Amino acid sequence: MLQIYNSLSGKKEQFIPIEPGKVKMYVCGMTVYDYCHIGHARVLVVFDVINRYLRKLYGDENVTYVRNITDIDDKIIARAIENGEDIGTLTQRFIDAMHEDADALGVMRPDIEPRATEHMDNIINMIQTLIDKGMAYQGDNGDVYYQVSQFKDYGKLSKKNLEDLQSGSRVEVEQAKRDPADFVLWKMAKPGEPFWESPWGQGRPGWHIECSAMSKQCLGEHFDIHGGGLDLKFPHHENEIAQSEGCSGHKFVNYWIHNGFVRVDDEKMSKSLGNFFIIRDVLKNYAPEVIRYFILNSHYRSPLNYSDENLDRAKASLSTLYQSLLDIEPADAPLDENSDYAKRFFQAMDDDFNTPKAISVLFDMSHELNRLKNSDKAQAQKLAAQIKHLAHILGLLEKDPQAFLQSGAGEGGLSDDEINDLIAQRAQAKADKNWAESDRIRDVLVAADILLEDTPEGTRWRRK
RNA sequence: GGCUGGAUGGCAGAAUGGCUAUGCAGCGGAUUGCAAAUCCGUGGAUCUCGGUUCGACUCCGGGUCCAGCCUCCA
Repeated sequence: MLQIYNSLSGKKEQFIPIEPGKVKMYVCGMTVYDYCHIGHARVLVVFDVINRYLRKLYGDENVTYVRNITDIDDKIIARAIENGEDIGTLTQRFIDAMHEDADALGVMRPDIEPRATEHMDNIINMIQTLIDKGMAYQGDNGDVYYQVSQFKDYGKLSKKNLEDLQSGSRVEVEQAKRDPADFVLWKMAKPGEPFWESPWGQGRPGWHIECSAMSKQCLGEHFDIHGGGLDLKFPHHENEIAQSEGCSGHKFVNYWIHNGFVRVDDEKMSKSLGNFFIIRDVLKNYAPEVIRYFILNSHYRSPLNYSDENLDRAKASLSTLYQSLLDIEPADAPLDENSDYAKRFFQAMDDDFNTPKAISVLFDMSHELNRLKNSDKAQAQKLAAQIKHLAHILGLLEKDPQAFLQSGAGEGGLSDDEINDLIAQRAQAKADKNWAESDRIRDVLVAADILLEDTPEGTRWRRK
């Protein structure tokens, strides 16, 4: 039975879908004005695995995964002006880049990927409903605000109350607001800014209302899972609840899932701190699955410390798994869900997506596979197939083992041909029992981060 | 100031009221021309102080330290 830690209640709860057998999940995606960094990679990968696992449990056709794109907001406008670039061109450029990065990381595309600018009617309707219900008002400056005091449950997700918020407020209070905690639903356009027509004048939506409108449109007023990074819990998700429940008058989301931060030197990786690493830069030095392994080797709610050392370690660990799959053709067999390994794997995943524990099962399988390879080829092939099936749920071990182990040719490094050439020379030296020469060649390769393994079938190589 | 969450071996990182996590690194052995890979074996941990208990790393309370949120942020 799947248990999910629900940020709303602060405990693990049994997952029961609203509509039996069907799951609806919405995850806050990117605001597209820059390249995605490793923090974004974590959201992409974590919810990709949750999506994969839900599909495994409920069937592909019974899971609807929505991940939105925010393609209009202040930062986008600012960046477009800064670049002297048209907003549409800017956002499309970074949407394409995001897709490239996500695809590279083996992240499955969501079923629906709504964009804020394509949901303007829904956004405006929702704001109008809130005004009609007396939960929103237009300020003197023309902006429309949500009146937080009208929503009695405000703060239930982030466990904050209005008094605490006000006393700790670090923001300058906008004069037009009736209460400092009120937040903007519709913002008037300044001269030169992009705008949409609305009953309140030309303007654009606030960030929070976009997600309320898009999730309602794609999944309805009440759905199962809403996810995102921990930093969205407040105010973004809190405000979504206020808007959506204020509008519908009933519960918005049953399970809230928040993933932890990526840290650098024990500090949150973020754009404001400037300590972020762009996915595409990291991909120059590390294979995509190494990044996935690195992310999934910690529980999704724990902090994740980014460092080259940790990525190197991830690579070494993943290589060990791949190593066991070398020289073995996995049997053409489906996943045996009754095997002890599969049961342990599913048990781990059922326990709030405990991927580190699930990975440890893969290692146990890998060790048995190594033993089996020399004793029982047929059994080994069956086991290899099982490993691949389970790893697939995590999006790992999807590559050809040899290709993975030999990947990573950096600039200035030896080419595959040069390596094979040196190995041939060394084979001759070995045949001549000229150990000094064969060791010299091996040292040359090691210096270039090429590791050799002599096997009965010949010499094999991989990149460190 | 208010509110969250966390502190596990050299490092990364799970679990658990008494029983091997796992990985990387280390050590011993097998194997190898020597290595590597692999196999077999092995050392090493639960921030601190109290309490509950036959027994706590695990539950409770105090403390210390760390991170996050209260502004945009995945």
